[in-house]
Amino acid sequence: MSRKLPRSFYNRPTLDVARDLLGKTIICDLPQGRLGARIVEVEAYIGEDDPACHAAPGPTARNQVMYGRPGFSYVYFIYGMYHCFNIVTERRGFPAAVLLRAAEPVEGLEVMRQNSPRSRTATILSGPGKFCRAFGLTVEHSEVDLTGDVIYLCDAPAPESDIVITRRVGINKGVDLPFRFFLDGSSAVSGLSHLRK
DNA sequence: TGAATGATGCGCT
DNA sequence: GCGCATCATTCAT
Repeated sequence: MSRKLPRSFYNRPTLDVARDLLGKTIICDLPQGRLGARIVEVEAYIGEDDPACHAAPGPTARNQVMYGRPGFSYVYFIYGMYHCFNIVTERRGFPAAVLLRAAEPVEGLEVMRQNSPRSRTATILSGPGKFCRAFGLTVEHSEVDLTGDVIYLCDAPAPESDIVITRRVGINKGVDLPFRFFLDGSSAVSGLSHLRK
């Protein structure tokens, strides 16, 4: 097994963390089973000055995790039926996080299929809501220490030449910021076709 | 291949 | 009450 990412990995500028998360493996040891996936698409949300960031209104009950220590999960409920999984970055007191948007199944595909019976394998993790659904992640998995043993990330290489940067998907504010990163060539990448490359 | 739409609950003004 | 870091389905080209 490769090395678990330490706190110092997350305690860096969010754009650096986002880019470096590509190719890494996320592992969830849940009651349902052990699930693993290779991250292929992420988005950065950085500070109160980023209009699309949940911290834009300042500290609230909902976004307080983002103000906490780096290397913790931030999971929220959206559109009445989906969840989104984020990784908190940067020093305590500065609210920022990276949204996991898409991944490729590595381990526990049977469980993922049970959770997402209508999805095809190639695209079962291709979207932030689909990733959480297939992994069974909910707000109960928010504020989990990602340097622990339940949800954590492992080091893995990603070809630098495959990294593509675009605008973020599915937002109406801060649309011009180039804060989305994905691995070219992965069929799991989500998003509209004109932002695929 | 792409645009439009409904589902559905919660946080915040 | 409005809008939302979504997705699957429907309908049009």
